[in-house]
Amino acid sequence: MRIATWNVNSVKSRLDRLVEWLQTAQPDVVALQELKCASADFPEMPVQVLGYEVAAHGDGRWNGVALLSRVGLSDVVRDLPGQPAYDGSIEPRAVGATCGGARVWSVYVPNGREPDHDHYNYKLKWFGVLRDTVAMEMAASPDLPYAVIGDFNVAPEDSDVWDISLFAQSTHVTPAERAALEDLRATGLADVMPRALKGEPYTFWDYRDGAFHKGMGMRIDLVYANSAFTSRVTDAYVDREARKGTGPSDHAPVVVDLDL
DNA sequence: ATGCCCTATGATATAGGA
Repeated sequence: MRIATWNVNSVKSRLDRLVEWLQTAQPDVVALQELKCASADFPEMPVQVLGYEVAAHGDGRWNGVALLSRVGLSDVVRDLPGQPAYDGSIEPRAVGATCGGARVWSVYVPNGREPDHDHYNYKLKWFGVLRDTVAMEMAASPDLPYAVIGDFNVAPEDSDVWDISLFAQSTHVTPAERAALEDLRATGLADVMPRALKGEPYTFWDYRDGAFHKGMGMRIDLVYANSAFTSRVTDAYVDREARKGTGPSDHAPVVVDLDL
């Protein structure tokens, strides 16, 4: 089975590239983030004709996540149980489903904006609820291959950003955010590290400053999986090709192959 | 030396991204 996660930065704006990528990469399960459209507006037909079932969860201008699967899609859950609100609303940032013998969550963790911003506390609280959800579900089915994949908006290690000295006052690398990741791993998940291509493990490059061509990237799109999942992994890589050319997302897909 | 982006929206600016 081939499973992938990709922050597409608007599924409608990215539709042509998404369809082309599905045809080329041939993933069985795909987690999408930043749909930037309502569930009802998700362009399902172009994806369905390629054989995928769709579980989309979006409410409009921002956020939005989805799971695509051509190996079954059942027990769909939208939002984390007890997911915290921001500014009075539960944002569409998580969708879970069982696909081809694995339980998978597509997550778009809040950005945090600035360390002293309300959004930062929201981010940490959101991670705590994600951890609780993972612990609960894995306790119910300990032998089920299980993976939380998506845009975590945290670089786990200093080597996951191009120049850590530029992140002194920034989110994405603070001890509290990394501790939240560690708490999540402590439920029994491990970071499935993609092969470094061109010596870089990055999954995101800002549109600004020619960041992609200068190697100014970050690894913030992660695959966190339990041992039933990781023991079956045969390969993992970042599809840098998807960041090239005309009209790319600012994130590249992370692809994982496994014997399942 | 400095700035160089992209998306969606009741839009001709703004918020958000990270």
